[in-house]
Amino acid sequence: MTKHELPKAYDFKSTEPRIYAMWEKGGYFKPHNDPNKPGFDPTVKPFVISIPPPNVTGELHIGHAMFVSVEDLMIRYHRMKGYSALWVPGSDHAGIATQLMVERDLLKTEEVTREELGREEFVKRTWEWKYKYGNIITNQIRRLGASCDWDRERFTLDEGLSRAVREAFVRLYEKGLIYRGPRLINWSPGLKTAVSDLEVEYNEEDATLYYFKYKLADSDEFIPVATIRPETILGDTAVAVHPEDDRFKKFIGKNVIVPILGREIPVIADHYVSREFGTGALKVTPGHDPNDYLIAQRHNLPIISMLDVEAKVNENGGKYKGQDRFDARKNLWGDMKAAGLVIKTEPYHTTIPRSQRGGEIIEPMISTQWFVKIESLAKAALDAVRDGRIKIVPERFEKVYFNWLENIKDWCISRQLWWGHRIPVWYCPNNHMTVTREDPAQCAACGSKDIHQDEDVLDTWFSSGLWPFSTLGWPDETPDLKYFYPTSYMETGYDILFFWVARMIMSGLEYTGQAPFHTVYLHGLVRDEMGRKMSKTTGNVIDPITIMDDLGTDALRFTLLVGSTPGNDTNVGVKKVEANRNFANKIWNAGRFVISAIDSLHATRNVDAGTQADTYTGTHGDGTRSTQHDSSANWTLADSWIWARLQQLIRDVERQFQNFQYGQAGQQIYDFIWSDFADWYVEIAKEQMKNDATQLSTVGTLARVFDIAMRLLHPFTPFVTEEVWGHLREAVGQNAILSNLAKDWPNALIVAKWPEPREPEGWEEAKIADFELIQEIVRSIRNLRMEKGVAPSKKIAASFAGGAKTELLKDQSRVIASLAGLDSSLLAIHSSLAEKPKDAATLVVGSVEIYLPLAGMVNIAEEKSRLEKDLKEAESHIERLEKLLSSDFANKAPAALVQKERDKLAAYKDTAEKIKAQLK
RNA sequence: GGGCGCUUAGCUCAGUUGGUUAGAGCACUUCGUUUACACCGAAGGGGUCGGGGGUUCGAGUCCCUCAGCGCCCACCA
Repeated sequence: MTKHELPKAYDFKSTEPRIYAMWEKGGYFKPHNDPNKPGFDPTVKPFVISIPPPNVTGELHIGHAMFVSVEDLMIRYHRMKGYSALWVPGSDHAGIATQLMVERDLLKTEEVTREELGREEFVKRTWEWKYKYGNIITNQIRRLGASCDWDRERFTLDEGLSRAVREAFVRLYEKGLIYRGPRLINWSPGLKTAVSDLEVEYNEEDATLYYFKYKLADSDEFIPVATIRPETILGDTAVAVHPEDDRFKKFIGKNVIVPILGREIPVIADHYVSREFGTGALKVTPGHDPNDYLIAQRHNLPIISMLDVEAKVNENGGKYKGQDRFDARKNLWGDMKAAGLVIKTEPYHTTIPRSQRGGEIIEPMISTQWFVKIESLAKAALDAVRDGRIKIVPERFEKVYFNWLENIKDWCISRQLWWGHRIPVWYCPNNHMTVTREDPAQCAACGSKDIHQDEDVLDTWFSSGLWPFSTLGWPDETPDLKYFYPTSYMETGYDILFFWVARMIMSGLEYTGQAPFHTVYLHGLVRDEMGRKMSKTTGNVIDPITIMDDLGTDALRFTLLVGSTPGNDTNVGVKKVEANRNFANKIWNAGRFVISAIDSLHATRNVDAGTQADTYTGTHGDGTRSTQHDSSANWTLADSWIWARLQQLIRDVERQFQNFQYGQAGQQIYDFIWSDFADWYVEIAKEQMKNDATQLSTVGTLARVFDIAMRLLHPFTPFVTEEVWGHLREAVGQNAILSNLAKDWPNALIVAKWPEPREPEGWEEAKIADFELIQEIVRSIRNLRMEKGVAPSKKIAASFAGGAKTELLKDQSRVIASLAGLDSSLLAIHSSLAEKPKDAATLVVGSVEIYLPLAGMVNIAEEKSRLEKDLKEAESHIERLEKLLSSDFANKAPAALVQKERDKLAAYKDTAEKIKAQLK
């Protein structure tokens, strides 16, 4: 028989890669019920999560660690529960981000621009980049313990997914839900592409408000106008005033002269203009302002674009042509000043639109782009959440979701980029458009062979919107799609609720007729320990890789999972992770103790064979009990208590999981393992194991409770639990007496059965209450010893006396005695009833009196004042409870609750009486 | 301008249908190196749950209101 020698400290560094390789090699990440394999059972329930695909060129940050932790927990839990669990991994081509990265790299290493390289070559280089670096992020996700089915890994630009994108586009086009045309869109001059409304961020910034004169064409009068962007004067096509504004009424219908350019434009009346705001008159630049664009449509004004794709002034800007927008602003203003058209400038605080990507100021521009008519899609997506087909956790985000979809505008899906899904539209010289699923050889309308494809690519989110079903084979009716779709949970950060989640819902409903998932779980953002957003410039980034190197993956995962609440941001500091590294070590050592207990059991029994039952049949492998607690005469109070607590824990954890309260669940498991199991049960077990009568049941209980605790904890901290459980399994399996216990245990914890909650058995509550009394007694004895400064090594006898509860102590005297022997803060305790010894300190806990002969240390006066203090406390409780029980509480509160308070009152009264007797 | 969140121990945070004397980690004080663990154990100190009002037998929890902080959405030059 091999003894199990395990190192004192948990070595996560060597364990984690080994365990992950074992899982992957063992095929545990694959759904156990696979529709592509023989023996498939369609009645087995699947549980499916599509990973939020990280950017293929990205590197792991704490946000990834967060979603991987949560999703892996969800997957592992359902896998253990018997679902055919599938977590589909993959990555996103991330159009703009990737293109920028490759562009920057090319410029640095080869000093060549993307334009110089040409489209075809650039795309080729980007693919090379993808092959070279694309697995960095997925390997980092592996390090987090992600139990994804890597054989099903997908990439948004894969052939299959590209086909899905194409199918989706063509379908929408055929339904008339996609159109192309010139519209005012958000233009990013640096990236030289259109971006969607969502990709524009509005920041409060300091700016300047420029006041100037719009001179009348036929008089010397002028209309004062203010603007933040004077250069847009070059594109003005009207000046608008409020129709009832007495100051400007007289000018309506007349013309004013555009400064410097000298064009004449009309003065129009529109209710949009606010009389109170600014000068009360508004310059109208329909080509570069969304409001002005609407005004222009109402008044049939011409629309002038005065900027090119790089936001330089174009030919419509007269002498300013070729100047950058900000240079033009300065120069034009200077010229206007010289011409006496300037009134004043003043500092102004306003919202400036900036590109989410590049950070530069977005310019509204007229441009021909592709759009999705969103109204019908949005309506369907709204309904799916309204009628409960999709539930959002936490619920408050449903309101946010509704609000966004109710006010949504058509989605600009074309981007002037090279890296992405090219728009599947071909043009011929006759201006026909051919939109087909397969690349056409000729124009569908006129047959012209002289066709060329649209230069633009699709918004990245167009393809990621298809992710839940495109990754399963859509548009083909694959076995995967049939079985695994719709998926189960969509877990992601609330920051991409609109970008991604809403679009997946719209797409899923539109293309598959089904909601792509039934639950949306949103986690919060991870911030630093001071609640600040992590950013490279602030230097407060917590790198998950470093954390995993230093403290282990389990510690990181547990930190992210516990102490955070759905939808709320969470602050993470290294201190917290350290605490959880300690927890991993605690688990390891508790496991070591259990294993050594098992090994020692074997050794002892061999010597003493025959005097005891030599097999242990206390339980089934999944933690269900085959024998009644009470029939096992050898069970001590502590055994019963820890078992009852465990059952309680299983019930609580199950409830928390159903309510998505993962943090709470984790916290409770932590408390159980550390406080109940390690601090109390293990310490008691040490003593119980010395006794032949209790050794077997104690070791059995240690093994069973620890086994189940590891199962509960596994979704949180998969590595350490897998590792230590593996050792446990081996130890139990090799043990002649206990091996029966592990006969149903699988080869790895990852696929072990989840402990199912059972209805509380009648005895549980009472045993817990009894043990809590013992704990209280022990604590007060320890407390007294501390107070008296009794050396921890000094053993003292104790006697107990008291009322009905004393029976408990009599029965469980061995528990007390056991504590006495080994606990440094406790002492030898004789549990026999006794008269109060001379020169003893007295404690009253509940109805129990405890005498501690502390010869020489007991000071009568001190003793008296301590007892008086205790009495005072008891009396204050009595007063409070009597008041409570004489109030309406007694009539209106639930009977059980009232009874509980009555019991408490009785106990305090008893305590008070006992103390009074002592004081006499 | 709308909407949402947060405000609980020195710090970072839990606290799910309202129900004991409000919890954890870290930090702090005292004691301890007992053969699972010093990445440890024991005993402590520390909170009028942001302010005010209300509903209720009972409020950290529900309602109203005020204040501070943060976030999201929104076309006021």
